[in-house]
Amino acid sequence: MARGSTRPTSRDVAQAAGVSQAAVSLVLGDKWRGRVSETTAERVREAAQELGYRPNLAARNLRLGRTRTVLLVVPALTTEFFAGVYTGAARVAAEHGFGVVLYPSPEGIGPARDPFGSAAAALDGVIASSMAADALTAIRGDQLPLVMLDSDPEGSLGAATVNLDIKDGVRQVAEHLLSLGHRRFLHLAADIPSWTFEVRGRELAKRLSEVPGTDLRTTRAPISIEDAVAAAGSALAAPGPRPTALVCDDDKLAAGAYKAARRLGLRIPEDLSVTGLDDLALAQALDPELTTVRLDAERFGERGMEALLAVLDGRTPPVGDIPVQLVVRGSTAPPGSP
Amino acid sequence: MARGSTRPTSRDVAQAAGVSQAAVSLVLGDKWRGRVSETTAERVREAAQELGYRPNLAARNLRLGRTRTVLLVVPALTTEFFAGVYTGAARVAAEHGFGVVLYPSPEGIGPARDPFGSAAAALDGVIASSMAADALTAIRGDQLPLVMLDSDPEGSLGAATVNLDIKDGVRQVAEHLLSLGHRRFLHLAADIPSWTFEVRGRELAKRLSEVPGTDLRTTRAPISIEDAVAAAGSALAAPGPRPTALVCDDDKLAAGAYKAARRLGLRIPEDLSVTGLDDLALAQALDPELTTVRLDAERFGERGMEALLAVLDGRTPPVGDIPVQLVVRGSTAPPGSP
DNA sequence: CACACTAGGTTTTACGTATAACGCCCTGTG
DNA sequence: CACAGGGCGTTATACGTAAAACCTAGTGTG
Repeated sequence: MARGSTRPTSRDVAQAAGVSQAAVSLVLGDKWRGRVSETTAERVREAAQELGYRPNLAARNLRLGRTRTVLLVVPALTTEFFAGVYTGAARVAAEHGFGVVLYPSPEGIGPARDPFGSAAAALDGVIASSMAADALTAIRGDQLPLVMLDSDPEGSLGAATVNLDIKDGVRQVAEHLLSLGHRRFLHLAADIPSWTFEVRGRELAKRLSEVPGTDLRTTRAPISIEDAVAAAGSALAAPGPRPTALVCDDDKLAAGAYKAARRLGLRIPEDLSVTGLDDLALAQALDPELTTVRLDAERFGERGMEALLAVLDGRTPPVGDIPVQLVVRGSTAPPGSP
Repeated sequence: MARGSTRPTSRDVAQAAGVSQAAVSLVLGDKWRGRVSETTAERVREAAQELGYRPNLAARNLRLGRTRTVLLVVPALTTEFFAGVYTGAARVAAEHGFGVVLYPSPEGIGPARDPFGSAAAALDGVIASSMAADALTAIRGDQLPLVMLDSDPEGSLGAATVNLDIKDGVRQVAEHLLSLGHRRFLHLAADIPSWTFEVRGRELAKRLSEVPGTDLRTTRAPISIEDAVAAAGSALAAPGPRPTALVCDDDKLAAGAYKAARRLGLRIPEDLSVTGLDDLALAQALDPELTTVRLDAERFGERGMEALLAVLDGRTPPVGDIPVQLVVRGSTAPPGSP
């Protein structure tokens, strides 16, 4: 809102072009064929250009009863992963004339602010990561069309879900390590109450339980490098035979594990194989480079947006998980290498 | 928009409570003291609760002519740095009843979409990083109140600016390395046309030019680990005496430099001291841990929002750069250590 | 007792847009 | 020539809210 001079409205444009406000709306809304002559339309467009006219979105949204804006609720902004999700979602949205607004579930921003309070934008729908736990209750309150990312397909109360094939990723990791000969595993689990992490633990345990002679221990840490160092450090220093393979729920945890291993004088991969999950840029910055599971974040975001558009249209959202792929790098080797 | 049954309006609440719509607006807007009796007010609140009433934001925004929403334009989402900026800005905003919407300057999202197109939220103001170059032209177009982050105070056309004291950070780095005895420097510069990076190069060159016998070379790379590996690799392998200190514009570039150094068989810090700038989590994940300059991203965001609120109020924004601090870790040592 | 004043509301209006409903003139046709 | 119909617009209305202007009964005051 510029001080003093208020922004031009469609009425101002109409006056400048010598037509009615309705004509302006028709021309600028591209609905004028057969209703307004080409010359008049051109005059309107020129006047709009001249005045620097921008439609008032609040008025348009009120009139149309929809905003063509959706909210993407993410657990935090610190990961490339959700940056990718946003990028994919925004691309698909743009193709359909929609915009995407980000809502990072606040860690310390305020007292459990809800995304739909007076301050947030008016919305047509929501895409939410199941990790953004604190925002979820607020979301349930409004009955906006909702798509959940990485959420339990069973327990999501009818909301459409879009998932990465995390189970398959974990299976690929397990298969890789088993085939290298590992039998003693440590699982460095993310200490976040979210389906996508619970699945990792369950699936790993399930697969390993099928192989006789395997041992699996678990330790938990919040997803931060520091916490991971502490958790991995004490778990690796625990009495009993040391694990030869460390499966981390996430690349950041793996980075912490590297540090913990260094402090204990353990070499990677000779003394300890480590795997991650995400394939962040970080994975290739580590030494040795991290064997991890690549998640196609952009595809994930695209599918989420496609699902939401389907819901908004009253169509059935597409089904099927998004494939993931193991990327083998230098952090894994047979146990007891030289 | 729930299918079938439309959302309750203030009129529905009024009817349920047996009062007029105006009374509902007064009560829920907290402007009823001396206008509505306590008992009636309570009845209204109950009815609103009962019906699950949520004010229509589009209508409110239209009526009030403002949205209490500001846009934060960031260059990308992949860094913790801007996550911190957002967090700080959102906290201050929330204290004043404002919301913050993120606009990541699109890399591949669409054909130069502008943040103010039909799809974006209606806005009261904008905070923009000078790094988000592609979005800046669009921003100039609208005459929304604007605060620039990390931008040239001279050339910003009267828009308020809020800056980190990057110059001082670079000086601290230079002082640290000089006092360790380094004289041959390589500057790994971010290949981004932004004031905040230009300043780094200028200030480093300026300080070193004051010390006789110093040598400074520069190589450029986009801020990605891979590009940094290539740039640092070829610069370090160039003929002539090898630099003993590598000053990186950014922690990510430093991570790439680590990799390049490893490939060349250079030890850090014995053969090469490396510094970064940002103090990302990455800095402590590297081995050895990275000497870098800590930027207080949250404080930066807070100050940006405070400045914008001042502008919106017609007040003068606060001045003064935000201090930064060198954090010395294991990646720097005197040249030619054992 | 005339009058102002207050408490406790209600009626009305405006915000800027999109669009349904309504002209009006001109031309072609039976 | 009456009249249908297309071309080119205009007028009127509604979206949901906030708040200004208005109303009415009761109370205190001179």
